[in-house]
Amino acid sequence: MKKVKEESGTHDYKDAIELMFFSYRDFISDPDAILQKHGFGRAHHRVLHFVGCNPGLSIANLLDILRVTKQSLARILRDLIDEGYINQKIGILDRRKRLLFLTAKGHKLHDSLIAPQISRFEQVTAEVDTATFNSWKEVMRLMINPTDRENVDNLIATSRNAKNAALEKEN
Amino acid sequence: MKKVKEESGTHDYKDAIELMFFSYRDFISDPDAILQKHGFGRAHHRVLHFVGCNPGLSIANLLDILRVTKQSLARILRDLIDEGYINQKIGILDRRKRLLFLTAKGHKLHDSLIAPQISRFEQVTAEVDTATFNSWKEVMRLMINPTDRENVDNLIATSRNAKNAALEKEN
DNA sequence: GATTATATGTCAACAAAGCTGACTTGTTTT
DNA sequence: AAAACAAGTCAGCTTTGTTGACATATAATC
Repeated sequence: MKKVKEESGTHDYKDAIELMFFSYRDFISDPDAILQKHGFGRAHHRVLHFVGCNPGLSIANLLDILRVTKQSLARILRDLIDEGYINQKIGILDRRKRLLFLTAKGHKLHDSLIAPQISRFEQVTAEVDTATFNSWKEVMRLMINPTDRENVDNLIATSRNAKNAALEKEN
Repeated sequence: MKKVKEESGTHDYKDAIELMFFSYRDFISDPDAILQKHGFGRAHHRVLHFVGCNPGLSIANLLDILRVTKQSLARILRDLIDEGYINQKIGILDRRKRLLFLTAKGHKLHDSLIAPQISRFEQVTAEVDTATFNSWKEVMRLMINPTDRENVDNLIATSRNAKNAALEKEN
């Protein structure tokens, strides 16, 4: 008979790897269904999300977050601007920059996209206590590349405070 | 002055949503770099992973896990079979089924792909205690669609026990 | 003030990986 | 014998990523 339980210390973490896959797969699946009705894809979702949570983001900011090429972003951004979901404003401190903002229409779509994700988290937090959920956040944060953690911390902090107060700081 | 801290109970979970994005982005980035050298992509990775951890998986099993179309899977599978990373065996209990196994070459590649992901988890668990990491797993599991949780539980259980003992159960 | 660097936009061509729809071949179930 | 099922395949299309080259406006620097 083989032992079913793993001897402590010898982890292969395959279960953790699979949890990453499945939870991400389902996490992304609800918004996908909504996007399809609008003729958009996941790439549009990501742009809507980060611009929505961080109004005034520049193109360079967005490229650093998404880790895609300028050309790839440009195509998606064109769709969103042409169809009136996103506005560009010329930077005040630096007129080369194009700061991105959601229009009212954009906010409406963004809200509908995050709704299922929020309710997924509500269902989770209904079943676990705050400490457990905070542990989850702590581990998720540690899974980000050390060099990027501070950036993400900052992004999350400003995104929390930003709300509608468009940040014109132009970092 | 605005309060920085959120009043308890009123979560918008935007931070959690962003943690999902960033941790997944980085989690997948190391294998991506390795795959590129072999001329493979993320889709090949997923197949290698699930066949590697669950030898004897049928095509239908894999389609249910990956949630892609048969035609999409077929292209990737063809690459992997043609280049000698995966073997197909005809089912014993049901000769219609094609059971999938990694070859030695396939195992070698799979090992190299999970290595950076395992070391990412090792770095995480070096910084948090076991309870915290278990909380993370608990939440990750709750983020999976309720209807799929049992399937995932089973998959993870068999994948843990499977190792090299190819499961010929053909569910 | 001229030069260099930066931020963005854009053209073209291509690749990966998803999709739909239609049809075939074995094999099992009824 | 007929129906259902597992898998394979052909053709064509879409989304979203890539490279490389080049243009324009603005800012920073010598």
